[in-house]
Amino acid sequence: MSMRRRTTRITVERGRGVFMISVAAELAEMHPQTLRMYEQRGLIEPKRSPKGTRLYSQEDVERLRRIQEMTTELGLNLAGVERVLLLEEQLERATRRMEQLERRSAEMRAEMEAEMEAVRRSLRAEIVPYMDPAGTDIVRARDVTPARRRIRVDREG
Amino acid sequence: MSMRRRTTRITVERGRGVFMISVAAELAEMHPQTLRMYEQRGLIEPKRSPKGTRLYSQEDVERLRRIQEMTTELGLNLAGVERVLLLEEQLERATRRMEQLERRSAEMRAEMEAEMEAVRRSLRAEIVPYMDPAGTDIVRARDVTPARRRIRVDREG
DNA sequence: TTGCTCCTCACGTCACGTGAGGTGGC
DNA sequence: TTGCTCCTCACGTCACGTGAGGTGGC
Repeated sequence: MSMRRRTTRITVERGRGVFMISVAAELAEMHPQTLRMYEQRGLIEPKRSPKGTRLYSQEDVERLRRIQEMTTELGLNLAGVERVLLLEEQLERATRRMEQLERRSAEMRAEMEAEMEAVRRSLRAEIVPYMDPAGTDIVRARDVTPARRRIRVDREG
Repeated sequence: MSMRRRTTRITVERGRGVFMISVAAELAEMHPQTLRMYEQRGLIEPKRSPKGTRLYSQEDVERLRRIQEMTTELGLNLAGVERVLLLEEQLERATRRMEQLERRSAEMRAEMEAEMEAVRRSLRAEIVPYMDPAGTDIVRARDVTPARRRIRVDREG
C-alpha cells in the first residue's frame, strides 16, 4: 500500500446541513468566527444539530464563497453584499421569466400557424367533395328540383 | 412690496451641466469635497466648464441623492454602491424588455386570431351564398338539370 | 485531557467623510 | 478683497475581521 492520499466522492443533497463550522470555514477559506458573524448579520442561516451545533450545507458553502468574493475582490461591505445578493436573485428571476416568455411566444406562434393551416384545410375540405371527382359543381339548392336533392350541409347559427 | 421670498421655476434639460459644485452639494445635501471624491472614484462624472469648473446636471444631482441614500440609509460602501447601480440598471433593462415582450405577445395573439377569423370568413364566403338566405341548401351539381345551373365555384389546383 | 462547540468582548486595519491649507481666476 | 474654484493631505469615525478568553458536551 502506497502513502498516496486517497480521494473519494460522496453525494449529498445540496441543501442538507453536513459541515460543522470548522469544516465549512475551511471549505470557504474563512475564519470560523467570521461565519458566526455573518449569521448574526443575517447573511447566512446554517441548520443546527439538536445540540445547537451549526451545520452548513453545500449551498451554504457556495454562498459563503460568493460573499467572500464580493468582500475581498470587489471590496463590498456586508450591507452591499446583502443588497447585491438580493438584486442578483431578482435579476435571475427576471431573466428566467424572459426566456420562458420567449419560448412560449415561439410555441404559440407555431401553434397558431398550425391551427390556421388546419382551419384552411378543414374549410376547404367541405368544398372539395362537391368539386371532386371531376365534373361536379356546387349550385344553390333552390335551383334544384326538390326530388333530386341528395346531400345537405347543416346550417350554422 | 413684502419681504416674502419669491420662487420661480426654470426648465433645463435633465442632462445639462448647470450647477457648480457648491450648489450641487447643497442640492444633494453633501459636502462639496465628497462630490470631488465620488468623481475620483468614478461614481459620477459632471461636465466641466471651459475653465475646468465642474458643472452638475439635474441627473447628476439625482444620482448623488441615490448614492446618498444607499450609503447613509442602507450603509453601503462605495464599492457596493457602484455594483448596485450597475445591477439596478440591468434589472430595469430586463424589466422593460419583459414588458415589451408581453405587450408584443398579446398583440401577436390578437393579430393571429383576427387573421384566423379572416381566413374562416373568406373561405366560408365561398360557401355562404349557397346556405343563405334561409331555405337554401347545397347539392351536387350532377344532381341538377344542366339548364338550371346558375352559380359556379372555380376549381383549385 | 484534548479538541471541538458555543458565546462575548476587544483591538487593529481600512474605507470614508470632512476639514485644513494652499493656489488661481472672475 | 471676497468668495468661489481647483487640488492634496491628514485625521476621526466606523465597519469588519479576527484573536482571546471562558463555557460545556462528546
